[in-house]
Amino acid sequence: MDNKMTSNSMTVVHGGSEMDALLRRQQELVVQLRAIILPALCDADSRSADLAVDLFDGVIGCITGVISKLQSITTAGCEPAAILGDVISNGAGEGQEKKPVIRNAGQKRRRNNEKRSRSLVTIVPHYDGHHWRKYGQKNINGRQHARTYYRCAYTKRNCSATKTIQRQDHNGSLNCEDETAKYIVVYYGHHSCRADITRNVANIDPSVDLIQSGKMAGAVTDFEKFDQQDLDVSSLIEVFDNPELNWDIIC
DNA sequence: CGAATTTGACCTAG
DNA sequence: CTAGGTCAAATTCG
Repeated sequence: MDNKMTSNSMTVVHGGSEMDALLRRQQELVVQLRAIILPALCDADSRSADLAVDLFDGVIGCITGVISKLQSITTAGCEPAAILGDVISNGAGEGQEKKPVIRNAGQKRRRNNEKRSRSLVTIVPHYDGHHWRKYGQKNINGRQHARTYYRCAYTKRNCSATKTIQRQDHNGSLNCEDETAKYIVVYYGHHSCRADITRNVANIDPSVDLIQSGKMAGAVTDFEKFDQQDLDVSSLIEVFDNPELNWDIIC
């Protein structure tokens, strides 16, 4: 009886981690597909670009949700989910049933996790269809790389979306990390600016609004300085086509 | 010269 | 008290 239970949970765990790997691969591919498509769309039709951002966000959100569910299943069975803990999560996931946070409006405070929308791992952390402005950088305990804090550049439009980018630590002493560096991007809040952008985009230089120039990459700090040329499709395809390059599972 | 980034100080949750 | 998130003055960039 116990054996049956054990083998069942093992099946769940193993299947779960495989599925998780596939889902994350899928998520990463979608992210990168977005990075390819959005710049092109911005040139051609910014309304479509805006819609595409929505759609991509939706797809990524769905994948994240599934990963999260999967994670909770595997957590029940074994530990591996803990490995994912700080990598992939969403607002409902992560088992963060902490006490409700009492807040004083308008004051600086630690971010409320309930605001977290989703996180993902990508090698193109800046190309997500939004214009971000860096507002801080912090060395995080036990991390090899500083975490950088961005908020939507359209704060004047009451957009409160923020994100953090943390370059993933490199365990061990492998080199060649620069080309395959991954970043953990965590998004908080929602873009309330998008409607405005859509409405006004015809009057605004698209290079200001969406991905378009190196500037869109916004605050590029210790990350590679992405230029438009750097995001050239062929090089991204190279990345896709190289199975050994970067698609190893985080855990 | 205006916009964006850097960076140290400040604030708060735990 | 510590760690993480934000502010804001100073600096850099286009």
